[in-house]
Amino acid sequence: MPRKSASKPPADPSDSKSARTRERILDAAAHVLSRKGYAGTRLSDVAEQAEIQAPAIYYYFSSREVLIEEVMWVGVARLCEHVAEALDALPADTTPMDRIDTAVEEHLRYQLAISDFATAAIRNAGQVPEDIRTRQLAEEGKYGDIWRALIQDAQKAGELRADLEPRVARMLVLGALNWAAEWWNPRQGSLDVVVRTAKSLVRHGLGTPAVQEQGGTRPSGGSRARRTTASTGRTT
Amino acid sequence: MPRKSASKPPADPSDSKSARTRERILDAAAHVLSRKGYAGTRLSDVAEQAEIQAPAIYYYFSSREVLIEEVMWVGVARLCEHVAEALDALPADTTPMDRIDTAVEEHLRYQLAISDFATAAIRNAGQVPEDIRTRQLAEEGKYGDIWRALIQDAQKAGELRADLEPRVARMLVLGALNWAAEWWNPRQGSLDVVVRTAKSLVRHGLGTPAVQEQGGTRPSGGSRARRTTASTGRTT
DNA sequence: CTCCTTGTTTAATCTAAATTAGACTATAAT
DNA sequence: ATTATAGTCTAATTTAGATTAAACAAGGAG
Repeated sequence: MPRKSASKPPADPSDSKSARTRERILDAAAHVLSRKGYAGTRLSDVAEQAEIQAPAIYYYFSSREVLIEEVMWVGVARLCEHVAEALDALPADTTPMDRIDTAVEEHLRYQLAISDFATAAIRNAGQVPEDIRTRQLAEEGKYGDIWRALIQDAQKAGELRADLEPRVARMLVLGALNWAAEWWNPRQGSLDVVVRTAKSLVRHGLGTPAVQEQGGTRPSGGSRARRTTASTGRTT
Repeated sequence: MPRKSASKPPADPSDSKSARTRERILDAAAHVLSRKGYAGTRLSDVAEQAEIQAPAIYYYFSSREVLIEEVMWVGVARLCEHVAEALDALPADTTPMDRIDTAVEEHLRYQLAISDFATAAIRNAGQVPEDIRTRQLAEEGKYGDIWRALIQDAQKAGELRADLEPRVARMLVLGALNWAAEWWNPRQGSLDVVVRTAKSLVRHGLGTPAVQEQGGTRPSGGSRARRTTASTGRTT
């Protein structure tokens, strides 16, 4: 493994040829994993995609499993981070339902257009062996917390229809988004249409009729908004 | 392989020891495949579940792939059949949105509580190798047609919100349902709650506000209902 | 110029499964 | 009884990949 290199060339933090090759392998693995699935991901494919020979992977990762696990971890972590940042960037008085809108949009865009890592993590969550899965659950839990809070805030604000079981509603919505990776293909329909339809579906699916006026990307300010930075309590 | 057996014991259609063993293997394969995924499905596991030795499988199926493909095919075909029958059983004047409600309920119940085959087919649709996948698409297309028709009928009846792209809305709804297999566990929440929440989410997510009154399982008769046995035209 | 370290390669191993061979058992028709 | 056939088993055989071994290139340090 790349040592602390007490006396070598770049000797710097994150760049260096070494770091870049490692990234290349990780990217390649995400690419392959997101398409071929856990089972179908051969190290030789990853190597080809990364333009190296398969054994070189072992210079950076101790095993196939470790490599795949890192890809999956990165996938959820980044998605989580991406959505969290988008939510933080919203004005403080944004309505809970508008916040959900934003989460829907960012989740879809990040997963479908930006990151193979997110797709890899999502599509293989259920295919991976026990041990990896267990550790994944922790990270996925963090992402789930974001959504739990979103839903709970909507509920507190009276924007969530009463006949919905919050936990189930949350999982169904996430399912609709996650499954998009299974069918969406850039060549047969624009991402914008997917995002627009998903936002509408979710807003009307979750919200009380009163909350269903809304316009463009910028949420309509004012009204009976609520803040809530991140309610931690489990909703169910 | 089991011949036409021109002179053997039961000599009957579908029963016979042979037929039953074959079923047992198929069931076992569905069981394993629905849990472990395409990659994780070892013939030795299937054999164990079916209480035979692995090589015996080859007496009935020419290869692992053929076995798995049959499981997947049966999965979609039966789900399709199940939902179609439920829809056919509805009174002729059932509202399009009520028909969708029924489809949501039957899809979920069949997938989650009744058939490992359906779960196997759905969860592995994207993991399976190219050739199997291609053939699967045909069968999945038939199921998609049912939903295409459901949505289209709702649209014609003016029950579908206008800002939804029908094809995308359909896939998002199916995604929400399909993904349920990834998270639902009988021990942590009743299926009834899942069904109820899903129906509400879908009805309000897809429907115009006017269509959103509705009661129990028996659809409310009358109103501006429409029939439509099965509009074949592609919606998009 | 020679040596050491970091990356990387090619040429083995090793192993888990799938698949095949060939033997074995039960049953029923002759 | 004898034998043919369906159905199943145990003992190989094969193969695709993961993993390891060992050699090799580049570049700075002495």
